[in-house]
Amino acid sequence: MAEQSKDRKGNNEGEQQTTKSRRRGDVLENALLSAAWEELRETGYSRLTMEAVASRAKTNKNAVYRRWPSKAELIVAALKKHTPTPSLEAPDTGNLREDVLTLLKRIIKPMQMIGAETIHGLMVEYHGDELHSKMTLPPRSEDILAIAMKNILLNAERRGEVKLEELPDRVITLPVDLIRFEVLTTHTLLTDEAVVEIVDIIFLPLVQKLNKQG
Amino acid sequence: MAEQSKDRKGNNEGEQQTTKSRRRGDVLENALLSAAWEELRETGYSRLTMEAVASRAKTNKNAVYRRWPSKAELIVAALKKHTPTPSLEAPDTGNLREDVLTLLKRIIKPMQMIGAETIHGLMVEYHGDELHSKMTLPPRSEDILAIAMKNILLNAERRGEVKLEELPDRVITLPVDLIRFEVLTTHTLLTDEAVVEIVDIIFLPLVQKLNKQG
DNA sequence: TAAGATACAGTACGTACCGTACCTTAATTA
DNA sequence: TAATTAAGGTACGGTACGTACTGTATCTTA
Repeated sequence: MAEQSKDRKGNNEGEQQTTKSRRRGDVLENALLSAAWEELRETGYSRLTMEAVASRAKTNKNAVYRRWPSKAELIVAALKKHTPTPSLEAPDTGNLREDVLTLLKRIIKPMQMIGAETIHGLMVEYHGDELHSKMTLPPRSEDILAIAMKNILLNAERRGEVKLEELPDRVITLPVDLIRFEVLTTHTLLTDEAVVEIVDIIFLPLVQKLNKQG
Repeated sequence: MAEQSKDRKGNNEGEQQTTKSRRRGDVLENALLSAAWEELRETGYSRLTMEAVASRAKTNKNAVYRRWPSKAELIVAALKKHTPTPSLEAPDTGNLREDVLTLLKRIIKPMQMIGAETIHGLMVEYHGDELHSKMTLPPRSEDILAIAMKNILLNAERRGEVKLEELPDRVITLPVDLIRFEVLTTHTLLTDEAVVEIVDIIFLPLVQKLNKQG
């Protein structure tokens, strides 16, 4: 984002803006992203307007369009800045169940913060664009969450808990896919209990079954 | 939809409209729904406008707004009219695998016809409204596809293929949920092979496993 | 069959938001 | 200090929304 901010003093230290001076560069950019984030939380994606974001940031649309060409890209930038990026390192607690639960619980938080409406809205706006592939899931083999799951399973295999070659990609991504589905289609919050259910009554039994029969 | 058409001659017989007379009631309504359907296919949900629908139906927005208060409700009505409603009767081929495959293949077609962009668009527009629950999935126990799956499994239980009480709702809806997820997140078409995969490497192994351990 | 009600066709309007263009001026850089 | 950059401010043309108001074809009913 913000290709313009290449060579600029990152003067972010002036938190309290007493002088009525003109904000520039990163300061203004952060103000815009914060405004976008707040607008998103208060009015939701579909009702959020570029004008409202600009005016909340006490500037005008130019400052927004100079940086992001569309609402979708603005919001993606705001999400990157204002939602935690969970670590996708394999937890390695020495136990497959715990490892998977740990990963899933980690990734739930940012998903909840973003929310279904925003995800749906982004999917719609990207449709038809060349940007479409940025929102649509990549092939399972390239999906970063699939890779994280695979790393966990590699550790489990090292411990003799699973035989990885018996597990099709579809099974490996199953817990993650179910959580994504749940976030997209349920209006109630995704609880830790639901995550435990997915692992205990679907993923682990399936992994055990495939290990035996393989 | 169309609360106004309570007591009216359903004069749908005049297919070929030679007289330049004024269309009314169901004739006009069908013309509007067809126009909406065609616009949807040609321009997609997000770019479809009420004005374009009206003008394609050779009338004006009033005729549209008189019947459907929003684009979302218009489109839902158009989908009801122009996509097949698959039978949700349990197939009962005498074999669990075939029954499930038959059901899933049946429900795929209308999902494909509707398409991900429209579903996402509808989800966005319904958000915040009281209509939200119409688009969001109901609790598993009330989901019509879950009930269809349950009927299939009841037949299988009668044949001794499964023990239904061992199967949590989450498992029963699993194939259907995965298909819904696939339609929502994949841009490529959902193939019959993917359906077979879901059944053969996820659902059936899981059902077998839960039967044994239960 | 005439009177009355209905709802379609046509038009126009105010509003909202889009994305862009232009100008002035503050801040940064050379 | 001069030149350059990017901010703030404003205004514009364009699209689509949703509503209101006209006149009239059609249906209903008495």
